[in-house]
Amino acid sequence: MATQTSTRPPVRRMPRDQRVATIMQTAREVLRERGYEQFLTSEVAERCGISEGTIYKYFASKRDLLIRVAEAWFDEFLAQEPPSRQNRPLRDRLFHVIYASLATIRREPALSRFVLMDLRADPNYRKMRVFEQNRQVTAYVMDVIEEGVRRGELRGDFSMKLVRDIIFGGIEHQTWAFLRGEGEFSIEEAADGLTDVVLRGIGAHVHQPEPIDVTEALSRLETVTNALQGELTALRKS
Amino acid sequence: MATQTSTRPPVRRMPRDQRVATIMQTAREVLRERGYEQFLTSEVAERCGISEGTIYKYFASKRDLLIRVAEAWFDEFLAQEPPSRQNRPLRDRLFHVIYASLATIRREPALSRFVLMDLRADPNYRKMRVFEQNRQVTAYVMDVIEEGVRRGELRGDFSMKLVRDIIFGGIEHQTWAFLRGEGEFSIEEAADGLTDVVLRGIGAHVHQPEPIDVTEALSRLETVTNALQGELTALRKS
Amino acid sequence: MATQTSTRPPVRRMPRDQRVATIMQTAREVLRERGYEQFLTSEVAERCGISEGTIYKYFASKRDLLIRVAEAWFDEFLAQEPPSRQNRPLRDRLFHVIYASLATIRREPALSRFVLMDLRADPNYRKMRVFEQNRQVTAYVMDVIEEGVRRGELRGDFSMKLVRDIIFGGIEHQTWAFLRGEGEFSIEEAADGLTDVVLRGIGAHVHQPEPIDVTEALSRLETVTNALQGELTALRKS
Amino acid sequence: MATQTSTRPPVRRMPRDQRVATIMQTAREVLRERGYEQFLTSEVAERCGISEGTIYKYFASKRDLLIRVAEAWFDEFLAQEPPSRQNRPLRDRLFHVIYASLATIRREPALSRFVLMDLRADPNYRKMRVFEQNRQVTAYVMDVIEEGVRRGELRGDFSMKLVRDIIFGGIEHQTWAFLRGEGEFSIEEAADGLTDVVLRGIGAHVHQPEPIDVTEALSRLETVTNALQGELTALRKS
DNA sequence: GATGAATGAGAGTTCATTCAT
DNA sequence: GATGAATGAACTCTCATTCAT
Repeated sequence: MATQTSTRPPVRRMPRDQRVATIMQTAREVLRERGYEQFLTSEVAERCGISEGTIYKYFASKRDLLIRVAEAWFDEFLAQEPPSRQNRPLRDRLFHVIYASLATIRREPALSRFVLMDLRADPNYRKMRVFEQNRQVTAYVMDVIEEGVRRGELRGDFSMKLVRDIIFGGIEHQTWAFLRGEGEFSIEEAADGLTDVVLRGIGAHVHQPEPIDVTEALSRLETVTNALQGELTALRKS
Repeated sequence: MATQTSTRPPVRRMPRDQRVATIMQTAREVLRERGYEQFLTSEVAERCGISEGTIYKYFASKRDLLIRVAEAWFDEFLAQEPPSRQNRPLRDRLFHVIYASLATIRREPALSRFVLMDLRADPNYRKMRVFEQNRQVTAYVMDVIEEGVRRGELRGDFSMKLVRDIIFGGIEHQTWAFLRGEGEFSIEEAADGLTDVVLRGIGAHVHQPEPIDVTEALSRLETVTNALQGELTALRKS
Repeated sequence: MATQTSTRPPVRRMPRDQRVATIMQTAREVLRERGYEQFLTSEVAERCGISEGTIYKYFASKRDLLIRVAEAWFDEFLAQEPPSRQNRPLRDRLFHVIYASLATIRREPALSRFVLMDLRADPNYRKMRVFEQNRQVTAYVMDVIEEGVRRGELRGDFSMKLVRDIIFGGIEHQTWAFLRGEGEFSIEEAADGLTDVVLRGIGAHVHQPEPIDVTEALSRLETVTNALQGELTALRKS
Repeated sequence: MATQTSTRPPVRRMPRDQRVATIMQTAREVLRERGYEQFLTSEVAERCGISEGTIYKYFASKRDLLIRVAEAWFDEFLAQEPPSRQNRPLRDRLFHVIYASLATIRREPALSRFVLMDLRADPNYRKMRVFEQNRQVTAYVMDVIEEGVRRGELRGDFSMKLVRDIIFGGIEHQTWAFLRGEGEFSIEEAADGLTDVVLRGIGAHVHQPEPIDVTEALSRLETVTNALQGELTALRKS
């Protein structure tokens, strides 16, 4: 039972930092393979070739370990050079975050799910570092969009939250669909499509005199035209 | 008149269907209140006033019970009269599904999460009835959009899956943000915004002659029709 | 390992009350033999021939089980006919409680210690049934003493708490000394001695004209007598 | 002047005796604050700024450490000058031990409990130094009492052990009641009361002609002496 | 002399599930 | 049809103690 991954009995006595790193690395693998609910500290220990007690020397609890893993993951994400600084066109900048997010979530779906579904629901979420880290990602997207609005390239009449939800909801949904094996999936294409739809969706010049008026006007026109037609028919018959 | 033999709790001996219905109804409540991970079969039994063993008379396992609950929930959703059949305008039809989905997910977040996150990941997902049911919802959206494409109202150069993911991803993300207490949330407004962004995002002729022209054209038409009406009135009077 | 006490695989499927009784009985034995800190639920289960899970069906926790055991023990104690009602002489009544307490504590030292040292320190102690039960024992002693005071047989100028502490402190200390194997120990003699010392210690008629007066009187007498003696001597010499 | 090589925590390399003293001192504090069952060697190490391993360099086990702490505590107690040597009256001497014991137990309840409840139950207790130390305390009390008996001030028909148990049982019970927050507590008053009850309880001549007789006798004597004095005065005057 | 990484045995507890009645 | 007593495997977490460095 328990098919060992390469990392077997990796010597004994490891300096603290290295041990911590090993455990976190292994925990990430286990999480990736098993998912949150099947994540066992015992499996992490076994794969590391250490006792469970050792894990608890460095991490206060299973959840704490997972949170630390999540933070490290976010750190990696944030460490990626914000590709297109300032001057790059709006689309490039948006595309980049979406692309990076898609790639990250797809690479660590269990971790994503843990952060997105479990951690976020935690009453202390807002006090966690992941909260702050997540904000940074969101903030970047918001910044890009707000700048677009300021420049007149984007419409400002949509709730930022709505836009954020569409972007990240779309990202997550797409990743999960893929993970369930629903067809192939090119991160590039997906990011491209999502960027396009969103940008077009909140693109400028769509501000027209209220769409509602159109509908009402159409209804009225329809009524009027029908009436006219009826009358004309009647007239003709007479 | 004495039908109770003293120390008898609620009821006993219920016809199979009724018993099944009671259990499912209760399971849904428990799921709603506790969430998936805190869902206990013992609590369902207790609230039903039956023993845990009885549940296993009717359901093979806890998961089976929950799947049946999910199916029933989907049935309810699908039973809602597809509000605006055929002739209704594209936007109305899309708005309606989005609105209904948002409302449904928000009403049963734990159930949604169970279906969306747990069930979908099940290797047998594609053989389940929920899979088929989910397809129906998706299919409706697809239909609406494809018709839009056929009519030239929508662009056909986007992956249907992308669109679906944006729509449902947006719906889910928005609901969960709300459930975490991130600000108020009007289903109507959310559905409105989401519909707008999506429709605009995949709408045809968006860069084109400017929608404003439509309004102008309408204005002109209105003017003309009004003029016609005036003439007719004059004609009749004469 | 684990030398089985007679009570081995005592059939399966026992009515609830009987099972609860069996567990409590066994828990008491284990507590008696091992003491509180070595008390293992696993040992209780093993001796009962059941699984540990079964214990947790009936008791919320190890501590809960032990509290219930303590309550039952107190119940037994309180069920003992309050030996000498009303009319019996003061000494008989006091002797009886002391004797019964000594016998009870000696029979279940671990249980006593659990109640006396662990439970009493519990922040919720005052809300527990054992608190109330303990009060009944103490109250009986207090009653006896207060009646003695009313009848003028006992002095009322001692704190009730002091008296209670002497009585129960003496009882406990004596039992524990015995349990450590410090010499033989006759409950009867011990109760007798304790009763005597206490009764004498707070016995009446010590109120006399104030001991100080005696001293003063003595001083005066001494002075006077010395004077007299001197005078008499002088008289004789003359 | 720079004696610290930068990143160096507290101190290092302490002479053996000093290190041992530091550890014991700290252990005592931890025991006082946490109680026996919550006493952690790790906390001692942490507070000392040393590693857990170091503790085991000097002490064979946690229990050994605690025993040494208890011994030191007893040494302190015994070092207190037996206040009232020889000639002091019986009551003073008894009062003094009771007072000192009450004060000591109250100051270190966890330590007391450890000695009184855990150590005393140890099969090796009689071979420990604490046993001998405890005997010294007890012996002092015994001495005082035996001298009282010799002098005829106390009755000799009570078991010394009984007396000892009443005294120390009363002391402990009183302290613990206080520690549980059962009302205020003046060591002085408590010691006073306890001394009184005990002394009276085992005081000599208690069965005798009733103390009242003394008073009466005194009164009579006084009357007689006064009469004599009156006569003498009359005689002298004549 | 001191460290601190590592242990390991096992504690209490949980809960979906079974099955004799 | 219903019960409910019983399970048992598995979980997370604890901490005194050891020993290579």
